[in-house]
Amino acid sequence: MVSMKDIAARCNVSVATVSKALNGYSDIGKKKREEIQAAAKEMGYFPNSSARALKTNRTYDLGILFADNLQSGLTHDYFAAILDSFKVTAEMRGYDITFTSMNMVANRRMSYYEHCRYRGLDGVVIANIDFTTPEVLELVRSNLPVVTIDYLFDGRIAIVSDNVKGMKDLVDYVCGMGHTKVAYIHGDDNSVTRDRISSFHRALYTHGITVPDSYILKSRYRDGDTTMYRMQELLAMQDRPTCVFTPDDFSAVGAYHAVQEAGLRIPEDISIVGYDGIPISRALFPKLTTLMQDTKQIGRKAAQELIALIETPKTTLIEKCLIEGTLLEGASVRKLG
Amino acid sequence: MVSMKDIAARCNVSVATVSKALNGYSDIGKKKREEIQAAAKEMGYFPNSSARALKTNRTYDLGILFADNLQSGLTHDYFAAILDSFKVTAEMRGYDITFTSMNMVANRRMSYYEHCRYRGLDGVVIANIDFTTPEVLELVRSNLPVVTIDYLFDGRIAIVSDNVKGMKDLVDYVCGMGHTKVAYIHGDDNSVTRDRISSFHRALYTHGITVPDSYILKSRYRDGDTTMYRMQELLAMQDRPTCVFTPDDFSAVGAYHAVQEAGLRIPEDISIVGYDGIPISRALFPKLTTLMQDTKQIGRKAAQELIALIETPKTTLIEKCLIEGTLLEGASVRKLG
DNA sequence: CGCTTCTATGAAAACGTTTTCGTAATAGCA
DNA sequence: TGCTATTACGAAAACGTTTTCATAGAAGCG
Repeated sequence: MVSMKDIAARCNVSVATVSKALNGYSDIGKKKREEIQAAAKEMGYFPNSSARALKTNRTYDLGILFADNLQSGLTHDYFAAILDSFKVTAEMRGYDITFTSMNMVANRRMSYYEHCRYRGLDGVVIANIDFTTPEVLELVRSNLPVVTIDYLFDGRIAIVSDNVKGMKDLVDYVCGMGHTKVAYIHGDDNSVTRDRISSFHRALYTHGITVPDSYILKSRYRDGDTTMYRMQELLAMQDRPTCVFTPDDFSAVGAYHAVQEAGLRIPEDISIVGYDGIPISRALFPKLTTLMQDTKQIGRKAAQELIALIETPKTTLIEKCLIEGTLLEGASVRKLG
Repeated sequence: MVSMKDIAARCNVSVATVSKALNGYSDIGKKKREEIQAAAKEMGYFPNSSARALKTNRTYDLGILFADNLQSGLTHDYFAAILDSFKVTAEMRGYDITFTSMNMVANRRMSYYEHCRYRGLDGVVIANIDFTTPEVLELVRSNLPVVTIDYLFDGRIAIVSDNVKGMKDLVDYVCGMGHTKVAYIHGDDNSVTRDRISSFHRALYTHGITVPDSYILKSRYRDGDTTMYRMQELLAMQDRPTCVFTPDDFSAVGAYHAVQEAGLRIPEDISIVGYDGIPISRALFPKLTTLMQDTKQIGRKAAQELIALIETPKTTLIEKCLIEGTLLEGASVRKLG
């Protein structure tokens, strides 16, 4: 590999001069600078990020911490879309992206934090993971620039999808269609779920509706089977709801199954809404009415904030950035009355 | 950050000794080695990958080259699943994963190859991209270890899903269900598509069936709308097929739409098969009969081969690794006769 | 005991940069 | 012309490792 030393030799200058010329310092004469740049291009020179990182303590490499168990991280439509957007933005700003894992190095398992230090990552974004594990806490409490997605830590920037507003929009829509008997099969207990549940209750309350406890059922995110069972329980009730909220679009498929297997129709016999607005919601029959989270914006904002934190820490506000979604109307909610 | 120098000072030894002790060299006394290791742990020492890479020319970092336009790479279920599996395997072997893009560095756009050199990547896997662009060719012709997925280059290891066998299995199944009038709406022209089309014809031929040209239509992968239009054309034919092959599971959704909007039923009025075996195929009503590609195996094999190429180049065969899929039976193909 | 052979350790160079500081040459100015 | 200020460049140290080679001392051996 051709290094600055080679260019220096070829141009009869010092490596220092080459470095400055290539990095556009002002104290190199125009003529010499251009000569050096031409030589660099001609010789196929390319900088070495390791050497540069060693000297500057900056890698221009960002870590992404996703659940690293199969079938959870990359194949999760919502987070995959966020990651995609994050990647696009980061790359435009000149940053690369490396997965942060708990790899082996030097014969022992690294923690996430150690891994970030090892690779000299400039910052890390955390998403879709159990935020309460010691390893995640270690990372969050470290002095590394961190941005979290859909989870709040004190003193850390968080990008969160506005679940309160989203759920309110969904409820408003459903109530607007005349529904008063509304059930919610919700996902695993976490802050996102809690936001959605409270917003669900509050929004219905403003429409003068109180939901009986029996209408609130627990399933799990992206778990079609469990959601199907919960749906079957709802269908079996003597006073069954006219509209059912599901944890997310993917598990809504389970609800669809339950309805169809019971010989009923959507939305004629029962209405269903989802959450996420991922492609599968457009593929279902009838199309699912759902709330589309703005994954593009979430990913972009996460990258922007993280880079701001790295490049201009003094002027970067530590705050929670709420990203609103939009209602995606399908044909899964019947107009009543 | 605590470095080897600090440990050396603390233990009254040289950095060389520390390095050897920590890397398990045999020429350091047991007592001293343990003392140094203990000190390292106590002081919170962690190696610096940049310094190590600078010295050894090895980064233990693998590049993945995916289509970097939004909505194509990470959000593509098939490739996301492969990537997920690749990542798991690579991490178990101690490698990290970095996206290879055409970032800006030193005020100019890097090619993929330059990017790999810049980061000192040990190898790179290429998938889901236009393999004919100059930038990809530059990378493939370089001396970097490369593994491609679903595409063949001379002198390079390729992991390819067995589309010939897969399509044959699908055809055999469909013929076994008594179908003789079979159409194929296929995807964009590339080697995968060509394999599938020839295998489609050949397999039908062995069942004594020749397919009229009018039954072969061109759509695009993951394009539900175009596939829907093609399906409508097929439905409008006076002598229409009894079974239709679609480009992939995702675009099959378009075919489902066309059928339903025509007031017809699947599979009673027309049968449909997909390709991929991604989650959406299980969500459709009726469940889609499709061929599930073994993404887990493809990703794992890609990582294994790439690492073998890096670590033991002499003994690694350059070959095409065919990975078979399995037929996933749904209820979208009607039993005839 | 004198010789060789290990064993355990360290000195130093090297990897490819960046950056500070010093200095020679030139320019500006009275 | 003599002075200072500016410009243009280079020497050298440093970043944190790895690795080669040298060497002091211990051990083996007759």
